[in-house]
Amino acid sequence: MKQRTTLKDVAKEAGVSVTMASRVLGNYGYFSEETKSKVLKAAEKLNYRPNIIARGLRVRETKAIGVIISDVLSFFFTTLVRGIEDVANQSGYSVILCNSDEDPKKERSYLSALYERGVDGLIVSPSTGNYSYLKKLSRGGMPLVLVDRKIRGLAVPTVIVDNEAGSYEAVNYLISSGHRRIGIITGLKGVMTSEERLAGYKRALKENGLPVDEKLIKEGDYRREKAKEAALEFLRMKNPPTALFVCNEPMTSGALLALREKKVKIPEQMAIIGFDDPVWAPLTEPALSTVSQPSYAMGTLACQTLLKEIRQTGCTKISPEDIILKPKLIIRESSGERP
Amino acid sequence: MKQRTTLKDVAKEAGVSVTMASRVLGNYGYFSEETKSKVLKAAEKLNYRPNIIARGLRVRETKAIGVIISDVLSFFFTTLVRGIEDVANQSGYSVILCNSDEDPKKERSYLSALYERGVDGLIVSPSTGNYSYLKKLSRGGMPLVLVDRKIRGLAVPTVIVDNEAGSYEAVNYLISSGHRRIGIITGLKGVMTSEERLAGYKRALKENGLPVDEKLIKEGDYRREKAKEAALEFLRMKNPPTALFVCNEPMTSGALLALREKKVKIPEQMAIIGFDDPVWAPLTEPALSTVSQPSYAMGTLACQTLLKEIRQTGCTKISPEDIILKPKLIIRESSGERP
DNA sequence: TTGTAAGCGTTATCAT
DNA sequence: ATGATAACGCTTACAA
Repeated sequence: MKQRTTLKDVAKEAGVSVTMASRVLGNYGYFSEETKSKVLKAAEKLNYRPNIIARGLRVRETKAIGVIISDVLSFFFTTLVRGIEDVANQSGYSVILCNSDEDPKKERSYLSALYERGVDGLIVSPSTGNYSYLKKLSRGGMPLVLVDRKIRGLAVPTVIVDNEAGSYEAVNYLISSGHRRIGIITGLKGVMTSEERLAGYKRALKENGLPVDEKLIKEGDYRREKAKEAALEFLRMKNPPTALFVCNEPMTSGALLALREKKVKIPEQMAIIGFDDPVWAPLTEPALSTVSQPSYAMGTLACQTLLKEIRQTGCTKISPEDIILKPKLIIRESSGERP
Repeated sequence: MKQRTTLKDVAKEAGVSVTMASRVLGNYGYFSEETKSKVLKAAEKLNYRPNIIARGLRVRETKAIGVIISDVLSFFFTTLVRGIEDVANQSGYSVILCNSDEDPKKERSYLSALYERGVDGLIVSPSTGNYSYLKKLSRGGMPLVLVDRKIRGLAVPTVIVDNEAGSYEAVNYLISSGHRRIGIITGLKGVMTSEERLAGYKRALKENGLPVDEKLIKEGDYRREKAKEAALEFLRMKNPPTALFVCNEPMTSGALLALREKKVKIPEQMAIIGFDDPVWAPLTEPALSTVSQPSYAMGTLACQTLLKEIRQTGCTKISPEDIILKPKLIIRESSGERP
């Protein structure tokens, strides 16, 4: 790349020292009106743009934050990322985005890369497996905010949703609509949200005096394919469930695909509620009932929290509190009518 | 943030000079086996990680690329971005993502920010209005690849799809199914893809001897809301079209929402084909026919091309060729059956 | 008010 | 094979 204009060039053009040029452009310290105008004119003329990398080296900040999520392709994370970026960019921070695909190795390598890049902070939706490295980073002073998923024993601000409650509400709705055999396709094993959503399912059953039938619990991995398989398996059962609760959006699309393939009538033969409320939920036939997470708000909150953390580094930290948002059950048509 | 371990620390620990430590860790130049093992041991012990910002200052590269698109929230760009990131990260580059929202001011400010950040290259899906600045950047030596949208007079590699052909094929299909009045909701005015998709629509009409009726052309802005309005307007016409061609995914969801609200039977009362093939296309009722763009491949290609450009900087450049991919018409149910 | 010089963490040059 | 030393572009004591 062609030689950029540097402060030195500006200083020379203006006939002042590099220091003075820096002062004027950075607008700090003392300088005369005359110097100011000379420097500004020179900067303008040479089309000077500061090199924030060089500045960063000096002041030890990069004005960049790293974001690690499992996959931008899923609606929840896309929206979350958009929220993060909007806040970050408004405050002059750039966002470096990484997809871990739930792979701890990939996640680990991104964490290292972001650390080497000297990001000022990190927003992570942790997969399973790098807890100790995350702890090390955090203790080492790296501002860190977790989002969507909490890590026990890691005292950093965490923005989550009350998964258990969301799940409970959905399943409870199905039960109150008369369903007695409700299947669930769970998320990736070992991930907090999966466990919580499953827990809400179980609690709803129990509180309504229904048995927890292990055959009605199929393990998914938060991806579409496996969920489609799981749905097909449900359909092959001699005594299939009459309703399905699916724990995230990609899996819900998989389940819907399976039902459609098998020409299962929704909600008559199979009612369904999915976690996450993508734009397309009102467009399926029948329109999909969902548990909606405030994903954009989660992004903005996470980023605001991170920026606070970054400003606070060095200060004595108050022990961080989790920010827990409420998901919302949105009843459309796929869940069937209440009798 | 706590003091990071630097090369100096490693050198001291190993009892060698900083230079030697750098040589071993960077694996260049000469060093003895003994030095090597001492340095490696020290680095390991102190948990040394290079500071790529500092390195970047010295070698004038940041191993980061900037990506500016209009909005990650739309399926096409989400997938494109995923393609870019996969390639970039495999090659050790980080991706800085920015959403311009089709706003030239925002785009401009991101371009500046990325330049100041010293990114090694840029992948841009340009909105309208910063052509001259982009040209300046490119002429100034910034490796640049355009994606999805071409800029006339800017000779940089561009990865696009044959929009005109995709559009032509879709509209032609509708005509051959017996439709004579076909409405179109176009994209944002001034954007290349909008014009090309409209051109394909017009050509299909003309080649089939049908008139181009301006009342059947409604201007959208690539967003959902305005497209929904446009669809409603179509429905209010005394002589509404019998088929609709909608020029991107968010707008298609808007149109579908409108049709559903008004309980319009698809495809009987209104056939519809949308540009872009999101995951949810097979899930609507009836399943949505679409023009599918290879968005992931566009992302990987764009990034591969950019990396090539980056490696070539300085060399005499061969004049770049556009990479033009073919969109694919996917017929499902919403387009109606051929008679 | 202004300028000199040191330093941020690397790598490249040049002696040794 | 090794190590001073300078340089990358910027900020910031400190001195003038």
